[in-house]
Amino acid sequence: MKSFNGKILALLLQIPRGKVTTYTALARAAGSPKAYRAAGNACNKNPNSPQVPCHRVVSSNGKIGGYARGTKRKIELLEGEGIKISEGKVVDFEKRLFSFE
DNA sequence: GTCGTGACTAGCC
DNA sequence: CGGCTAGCCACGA
Repeated sequence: MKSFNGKILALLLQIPRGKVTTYTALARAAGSPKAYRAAGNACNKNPNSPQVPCHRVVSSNGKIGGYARGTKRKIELLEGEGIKISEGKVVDFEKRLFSFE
């Protein structure tokens, strides 16, 4: 019995390295396309610990958005996976965007 | 059962 | 282009 929160975390695990997703996509994959806010909550609370790549989640416009441990930290992690960040936004966001199908 | 909160988004000025 | 408001959802107390 996975809560909405649990689904979000599971979806994050599906994201391959070097790719990113949006809160809207997560919410949609979780079953509630309008729950983008709740999706952010799931990561923010992040009951799973750093085992979940919550840093691979960005805003719908490709912006980094935020990060519980600091947006700066999030950028560093993304760059470590090969994703470039410019002015707090993902470079080639559309190309890096991952689909859950 | 009700209220408050949040890593959001879209629209309007 | 920048800032503000309103609407939406799920979870915790």
